[in-house]
Amino acid sequence: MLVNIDYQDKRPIYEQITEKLQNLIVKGVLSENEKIPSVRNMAIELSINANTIQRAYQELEREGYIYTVKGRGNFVSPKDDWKEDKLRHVLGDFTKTVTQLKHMGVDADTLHKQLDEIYEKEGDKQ
Amino acid sequence: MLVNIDYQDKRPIYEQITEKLQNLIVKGVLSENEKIPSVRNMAIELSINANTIQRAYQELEREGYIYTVKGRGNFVSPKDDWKEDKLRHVLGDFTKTVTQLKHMGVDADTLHKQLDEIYEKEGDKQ
DNA sequence: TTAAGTGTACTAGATGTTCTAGTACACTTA
DNA sequence: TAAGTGTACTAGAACATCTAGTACACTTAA
Repeated sequence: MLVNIDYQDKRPIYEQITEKLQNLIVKGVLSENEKIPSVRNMAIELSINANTIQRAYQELEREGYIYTVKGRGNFVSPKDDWKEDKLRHVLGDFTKTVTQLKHMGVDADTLHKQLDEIYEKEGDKQ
Repeated sequence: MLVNIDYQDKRPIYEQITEKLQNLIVKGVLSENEKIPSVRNMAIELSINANTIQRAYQELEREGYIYTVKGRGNFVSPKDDWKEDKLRHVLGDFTKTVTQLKHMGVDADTLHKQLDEIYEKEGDKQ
């Protein structure tokens, strides 16, 4: 099972699928030009409607994470197509979060240490 | 105007109001035990329905940011009531973001520098 | 006591989003 | 040609959001 749906999650299903596939692509679990399941197969696998899968795939294509070939299927885009955008986005999140922590009176050293702790954990790198 | 609504924003209005008031409280713009506008006044000020304001205030009370006195109004809670929860939440965001950046191959030094840059900016501290 | 201002709790309805269900068509591959 | 694929529709159910209006209990000040 490539992805799974959390029905406790209040977000729409297509959004969950989009996010989870995006993560798999960013982390390299899905390789460049690798074929992802067809809308029909994925729909059967997750026991949901094919239109919902299609919407998730449309979103992923719009964001540049996959490309579509009519009659053949959907494939993971080369990194160059999405890496820059994604990086800018996540770095924006980083700045926003750190700023908020600063406003709450958290010391810079505390965050430096926390940051190092995360990077020292080898194993889930890349 | 204490808060303003962005109709381009796809999130619900009550959620925008909740978030903006939360920020004002966390940053100390609104002091402990300070009275915030009544549901009716805020509704008139923003030209929206009073029920929508009420929902935002209910959410803020549930999260501990304000407390309600029937017949008198809504007031900002003492810091102790929400600070710990908020801190844990934002630190969780920090960890999640840094982990994602690590997965994308961003160097730890890059983030250390970025972090220092944010903290070096004096002016919007506390 | 009264009036104004306050939070709260309803009902009803409009609107938009999400999701399902079903159908149809064009394309690619074996 | 047949199977598998993406794509584009329509229709409707279910739900969340927001508005509109009403009503009631409470607090405060005149």
